[in-house]
Amino acid sequence: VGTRDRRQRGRVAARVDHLVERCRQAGMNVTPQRLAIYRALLETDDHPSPEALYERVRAAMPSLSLATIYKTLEALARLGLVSELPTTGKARRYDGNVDRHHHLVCLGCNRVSDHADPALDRIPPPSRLRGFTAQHVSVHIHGLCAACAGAARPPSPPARRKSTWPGT
Amino acid sequence: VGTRDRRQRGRVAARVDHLVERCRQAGMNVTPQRLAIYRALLETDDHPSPEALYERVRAAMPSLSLATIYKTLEALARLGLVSELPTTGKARRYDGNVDRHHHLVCLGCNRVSDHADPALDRIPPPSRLRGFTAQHVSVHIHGLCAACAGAARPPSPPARRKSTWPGT
DNA sequence: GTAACTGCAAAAACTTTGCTGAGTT
DNA sequence: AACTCAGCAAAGTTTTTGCAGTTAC
Repeated sequence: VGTRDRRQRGRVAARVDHLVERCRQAGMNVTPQRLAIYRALLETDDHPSPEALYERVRAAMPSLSLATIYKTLEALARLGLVSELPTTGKARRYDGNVDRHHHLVCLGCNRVSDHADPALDRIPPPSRLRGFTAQHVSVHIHGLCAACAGAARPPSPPARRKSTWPGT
Repeated sequence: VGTRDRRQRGRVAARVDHLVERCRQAGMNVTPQRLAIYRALLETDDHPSPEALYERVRAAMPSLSLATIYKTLEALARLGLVSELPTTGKARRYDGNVDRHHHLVCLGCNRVSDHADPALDRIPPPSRLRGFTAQHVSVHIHGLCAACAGAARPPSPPARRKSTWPGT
């Protein structure tokens, strides 16, 4: 077991503890479903759709229902533990990481991946926003991922996919 | 009629001419529906969902069908004349303005408005993106719009609205 | 014990598709 | 005249809702 895994495990555990605490504060029950769903979201780097998350968590908890995924994600988002990504296309995508917040958006396949970048973190929220109160800034970088850039141009068919997504 | 309106009309006309040209190039027919839908999108500042656009255009063209809206928006997007905004929530939102590309995202009501900001335009696309080819950068500023900031905290009910949106 | 929650099934909301008659070039 | 397209209706996908039994506290 490497150092990195150990660190990852600690991070997940800490966040799960935090979830427990926030649930208690909010008068919400701590259920196995909530723990499993949150943990699954923390353990992955991609940004699963509700459907994709359902498939994953269901592997370990076969009785889980899709409706619970929806309800849970909404609850977690309300607690501020999870964020719903702005996406193009029809399915929602969730991110368990509330800190890092820049994204690489591939125009070829529509996938979104996280991008940590201290330089971008330093962009100051603009003032003079006509009444809008800025809280936090996130940068979207649009372009082509390695796979799509490699593929032929005209840019590979804009990925009108069905159902579950392969990756991020 | 003010100077500003005159300018606006000129801009719309120029873009509509451009649409005609691009349609011809692409072997696509120039239909009244396409003109009306594109014009409606250019004439508004909000980012209408297909449904909202349908309501608006239908006022002048009652025979219009919602399926045509979907097909037309997809066609316009393919021509690069219109862009689909990354949104949170379930309905798509379109923007007839392909240039300006920063957004104010209200965490209270989920509305997204355009934000022109030369300072943000100057942010250089980062290099070192592990194979990702950056084409263009857009900044999302998350916070509270004037209405939601005014309303009580805990931040006004996360706006799980039905159907058509009032504004941007 | 009580309040909150899950799973289910049905419904609602949103989007796509195939077809036919009509419009554009 | 050939080709493309709009409108329609039906189907497909994603999300929400109501409820009955179960679980967390």
